[in-house]
Amino acid sequence: MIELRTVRDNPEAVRASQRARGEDETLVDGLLSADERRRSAVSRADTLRAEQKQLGKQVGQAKGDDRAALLAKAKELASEVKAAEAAQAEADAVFTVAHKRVSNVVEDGVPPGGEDDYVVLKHVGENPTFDFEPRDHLALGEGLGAIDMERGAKVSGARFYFLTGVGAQLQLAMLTMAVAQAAAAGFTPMITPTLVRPEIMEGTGFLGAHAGEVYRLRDDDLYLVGTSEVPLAGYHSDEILDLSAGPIRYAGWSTCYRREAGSYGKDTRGIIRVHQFDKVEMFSYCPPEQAHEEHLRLLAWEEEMLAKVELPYRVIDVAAGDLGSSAARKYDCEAWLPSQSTYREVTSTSNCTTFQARRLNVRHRGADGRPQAVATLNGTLATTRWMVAILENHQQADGSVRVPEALRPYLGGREVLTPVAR
RNA sequence: GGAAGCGUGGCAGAGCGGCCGAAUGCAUCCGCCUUGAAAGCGGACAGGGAGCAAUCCCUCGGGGGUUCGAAUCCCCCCGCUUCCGCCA
Repeated sequence: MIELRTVRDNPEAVRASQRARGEDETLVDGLLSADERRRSAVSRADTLRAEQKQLGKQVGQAKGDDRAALLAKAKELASEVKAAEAAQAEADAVFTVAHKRVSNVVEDGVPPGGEDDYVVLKHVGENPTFDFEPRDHLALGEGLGAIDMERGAKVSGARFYFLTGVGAQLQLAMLTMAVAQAAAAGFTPMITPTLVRPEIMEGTGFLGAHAGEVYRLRDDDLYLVGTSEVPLAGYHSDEILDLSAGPIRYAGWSTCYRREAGSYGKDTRGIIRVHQFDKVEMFSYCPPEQAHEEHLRLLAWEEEMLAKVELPYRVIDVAAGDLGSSAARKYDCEAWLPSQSTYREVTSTSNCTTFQARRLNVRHRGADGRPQAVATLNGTLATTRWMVAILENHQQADGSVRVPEALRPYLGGREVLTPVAR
């Protein structure tokens, strides 16, 4: 939820943000009028409740006829209070709906427009050239005995896979390296639940426009998370944090589940787009005034990981219309995929400012000592999809794959992965 | 899965229908005292909302109910503890 004060003080800025996202700017006016109605309903109910309290005390002390008279009066007042409270509850509900419909206010400088209107901030590394016909990650993975899509489909259906042998080891190595980097940078490593309660999923904003992406277990009223951002954001819900020593940072390792509804026919080959994958995610709780610089730090840590696995990539500044409702700004790193001659997202870091924290009620004490919403930020450190880029960019003519140096210690020193006879 | 008990402020813990947003202790903070500290003494000390302020309203795990009035009685849910059963 966005900060109400911003909407009251500067509705035009919120409208402009809504326009940049391509969302309905009149939602802002709806929110303002719902806010006004709610406030007047609250104050009416407050006044009546105060009267009722006074009267109640008198009833408690009175005797005999006085008491009977007061009781009659109190009964009357009680029904008025009830009515006022019902009105307040309704105004509250209307207000909350209106509040949740307004997306986060985008940061200054976010490119306007939709999915294709991103701005490329920089390119890093050289795209490899091959003096042979490069294979795609699946051909390579099958050759190495690393990926088994067929049996994935047999056991679980389309977009499921087994990582086998060196494939399983490669993923473990990569994610372990990610956790090691994060821990060295001061993150607390976390292995999180992957099933969460509705209010946590709600609070992180994943039940909005993207609700169809989320697996739900109806029998148990739980959701499967699409990222450990969800449990990590919920971790401190309803808490007041001490951020006086700087941001609180977690590196969450979890399996992630996505329904991939509406992506029929897209990326059907290999493990680029799958229903289940593993990911190490950075998550930061930070004072709002430090969120911008924290965001840049998260991006830097992502780039550090990409450098370790020696991938060529570019960084894009995602356009307003492609941000998701929680994010005020989002940077994606996209690695080069030789098989597709294009860049594909391998990391994504969002600054959610106080949007998520308001829903989840995560606060810290500000300069004045009063609790205020914190900012939350997240960013990818490594995912299963990274293996696609690693295999393809480091492939050699014989179908073997060179292991980036930084990764070797996590693979028992192996320098190259070689095809297996099948 | 069955049974019993419990959930109150940072912590411990009283309160069991009105005088309770809540005793007391510990912790914390601010003064005094002290060369400094401890001890001692005095004071402050839950969160949210409205208001310039005085002050007012809401919150005793969450939701609903009974009542003129609920931390206190009833129902549902969540969580914790213990015992029994079952099982990786």
